[in-house]
This record gives sequence, C-alpha cells and structure tokens, in this order.
Amino acid sequence: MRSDAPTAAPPPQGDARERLVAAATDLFGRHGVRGTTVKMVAEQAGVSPALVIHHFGSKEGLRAACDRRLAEQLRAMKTSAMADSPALYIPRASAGMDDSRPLLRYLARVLVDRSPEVDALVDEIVDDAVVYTQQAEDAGWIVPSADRRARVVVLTLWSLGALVLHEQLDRLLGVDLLDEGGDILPYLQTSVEIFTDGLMTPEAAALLTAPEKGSS
Amino acid sequence: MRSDAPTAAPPPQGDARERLVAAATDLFGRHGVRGTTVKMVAEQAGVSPALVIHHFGSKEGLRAACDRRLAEQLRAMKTSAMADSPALYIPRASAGMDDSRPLLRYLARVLVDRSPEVDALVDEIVDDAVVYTQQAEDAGWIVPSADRRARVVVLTLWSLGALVLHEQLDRLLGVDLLDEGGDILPYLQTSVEIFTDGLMTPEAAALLTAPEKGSS
DNA sequence: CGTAGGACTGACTGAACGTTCAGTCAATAG
DNA sequence: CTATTGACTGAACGTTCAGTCAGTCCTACG
Repeated sequence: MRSDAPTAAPPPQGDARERLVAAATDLFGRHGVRGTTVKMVAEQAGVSPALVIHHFGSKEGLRAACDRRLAEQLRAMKTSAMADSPALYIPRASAGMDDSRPLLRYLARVLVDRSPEVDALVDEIVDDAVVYTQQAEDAGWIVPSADRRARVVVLTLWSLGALVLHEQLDRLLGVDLLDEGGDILPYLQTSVEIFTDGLMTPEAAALLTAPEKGSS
Repeated sequence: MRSDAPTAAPPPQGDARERLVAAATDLFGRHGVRGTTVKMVAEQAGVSPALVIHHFGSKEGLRAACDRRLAEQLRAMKTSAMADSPALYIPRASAGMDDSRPLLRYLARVLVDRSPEVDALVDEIVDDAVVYTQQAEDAGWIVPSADRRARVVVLTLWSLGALVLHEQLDRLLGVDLLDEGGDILPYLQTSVEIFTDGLMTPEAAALLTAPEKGSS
C-alpha cells in the first residue's frame, strides 16, 4: 500500500482498538453520533466495519468506549486547570493538553445527546469546581455567594454552553475554543470584565429580583 | 390495542401544513432532526408520510419551514423581553408566550445543528441585544463595557448555552427552562447575583488578564 | 353536468445502515 | 505437528429510511 490518506485523518497509529476510539471521538464530535456511520469510523481507522462490532459489540458500545476515554482524559487534565473559575475552565483546561480538540468537540456534542457516563462526568466537574471555588474564595480571589453550589452550576453550564456553541462563538466573535493555537483573548477578557466589573447596577438588580406582581 | 395514542401529542388542529410544522418542531426538538423520521412527524400530525414530501419537497424542506416559523415566532415575542439583559433573554421571552416549549426546545437543538436561517436568527438576537443593552446603559441599569458588542455576544451565548444544556441545568439545579409553570428563580437569582456582585476580586482579575509570559 | 387541480394516500423503490456470518490469517501452546 | 484463540475481513442479510408514483377524493369553477 502506498500511504493512502482518504480523509484528513492523522496517520493511524496504536492498535486498532485505540485507533477506532480515536476516530469515533473525532467523527462523533464533528457530525454527531447519529450522523456518523460505523463505516466512516472504520475507514478513518483503516479497518473494516465488522471489526468495530467485533471489538465493541455495537455502535452504542463504541460510543460508551468513547465516553469512558473522555472521562479518563478529562480527569487527567482537570487538576492543572480550574483553579481560577469554572467559567474559564474549558479554555484553560484545553490549553494544558495536546490534541484535546477532538475530545472537547466530542464533549460538546455529547453534553446535549446525553449519556449516563457524561452526566456523571458533569457532576464530577461541578463537584471539583465547588472545591476549587471554595479555595479561591478563602484565598480572597472570589467573592462569596448566597448559594455556592448554585453559582458553580450556573458558571459551569455557561462555560460548557459556550463550548457547545463554539461554532456560534467563532462566527460572532472570531474566537474558536477548539483551535488550540487560536486567540481566545476576546472571550477571556470579556468574561473577566463581566466577572470583575459586574453587569448590572444595584437599581436594575432590584427591579429584576422583585419584579411587578401578577402578569402584565 | 384500541384508540392508540402513541405519543402525548395534542389533538391535531389547523390545516395539515401547520400541523406538520408543529409536529416537526416538537419532534425535531425532542430527538434531533436526524433522530426524527418523516413517518414520526406524519403520524403525530395525523397524515401520511407522503404528504410531508408533497408539501415540503423533502425532509430538509420541512426543517427549513420549521426554521422560518421559529424565526417568525421568536421575532414576535422578542420586543416584550430582552429589555433587561441578553443573559436573561430566553427565560423572560418564553414567559410571555404560550406553548413556547416546543419552539425553544427546537431552537436549543438547532443552535448546535446549525442552518443559515438559525445563524441569521442568532445574528438578529445579538443585534437587538446590542440596542437594548445600549439603552439600558444609557438609563443607568447596566455598567459600560470596553467592547459592547463582545460583551453582548458572550452574554447571549451564555444564555443560549444554558438553554441548549437545559437538561443538565434541570438535573443539577432543578430548574427547567422549558417548563413554563416551572420555578426558574434559582437560576435567575444566581445569574443576577453574579451580574451585580461580580465574581472575582480585582487581584484575581489582574492575574488572569496578565498571566505568566511564555508557556509552561 | 364535466373537468381541472390540489390535498392526500397506499404501495412501492433504491440506498444506506447496523449487524451477522463464515472463514482467513498469524501467533501461541501443547 | 495439531489445536486453539483472537484479530480481522468480504459478502451478505434484514431493516429502516427518504423519496416516488399512480391514482383517489374533494372542491371549485366553466
């Protein structure tokens, strides 16, 4: 064979099992699980579709394997990041890891098309963020909250939401959260500005939390 | 099985065309476009699959019709809401409209599986939010920003991101953005707290915007 | 009345999909 | 050597799906 590369896939390496999970993560992330066929995955991994079933039992089994690898790798990169704020978790976490693009793209997809593994992973992220936020609060970097966990949940989901909508963010702001070499400063600076200066004046906040009674 | 009501669909009303678009919006939002068959849509609308093609040419044509209706209805409900903050746009907008659940669920899905119509709709939302934010700033409700548009984009995407991840938000905080009678106060209060009190102390912000030079 | 046209359907088709299956090949063990 | 096992494949199978087609029903209009 003379080194055929039909897609823009990296040259296959590792054993077939690893290659399949990597290809599936990439393709699932790009086209969604339903939009990806086992044939596509097999081709990108350089094997036959039948081998996918041989190793993982079914397409769903392959997805489960991707979920496990996602959880594993995300756990590995988590400690280094997140120390600051859960809202900046993703851009900071990804910066610490090579080749995290397909992984994060897969995460973005699978956050919507949920699975038990991903739900558990989100729980973990929130739990960790609670701890780190507590520490940051003790250190005087973060202001206290009326409901610490609720705030972490909201911030985490805003951050993950921005990841899920990374295509829109790229379109509107020119910031690609999945482009490792890319410039995410506009997003970062804007986030930090909101988190330091705040957004609303006290009067406006009063209007919102105690709005007019009854409907319009 | 007698009197089969396979799904919890409302009794069909209106002409077939309207019923089809409504059914498609509902099912596309619930299972994604790819996870919905034209047969499912036809059944929920009480017609035959062939009629879907007759009216819309293709499944993609049906989706385009859903996009058009989404844009139309969202335009109708927009003026009443958003006056406060783009970050609270969705929960406030939906409050002003009956039966907005399927529509917003469809929006949440289609924000990820993009289409030209949806991209244009997002642009519109951002443009409108810029205007309203400007007014709120002039009125003294919102603090100024170094980059007004960038801030609006980030806030809008956080808000839409929370909508896209509404299942996770419901799971983690017990707040269902798509449940019209539901209690979204925990989400609202937390958001307002962040937007008024801020999140980070000035020292922490300084560390983030001017981080260590060079990579690790 | 007749006929033209749109709404609508049941039966069908070709393609694509996940999965099965029989079997090849290479490596390892006895 | 034979036996066994696991990775791996080509060819097929059964199913599902979007889309086609011929034709029926209903309504409007001459």
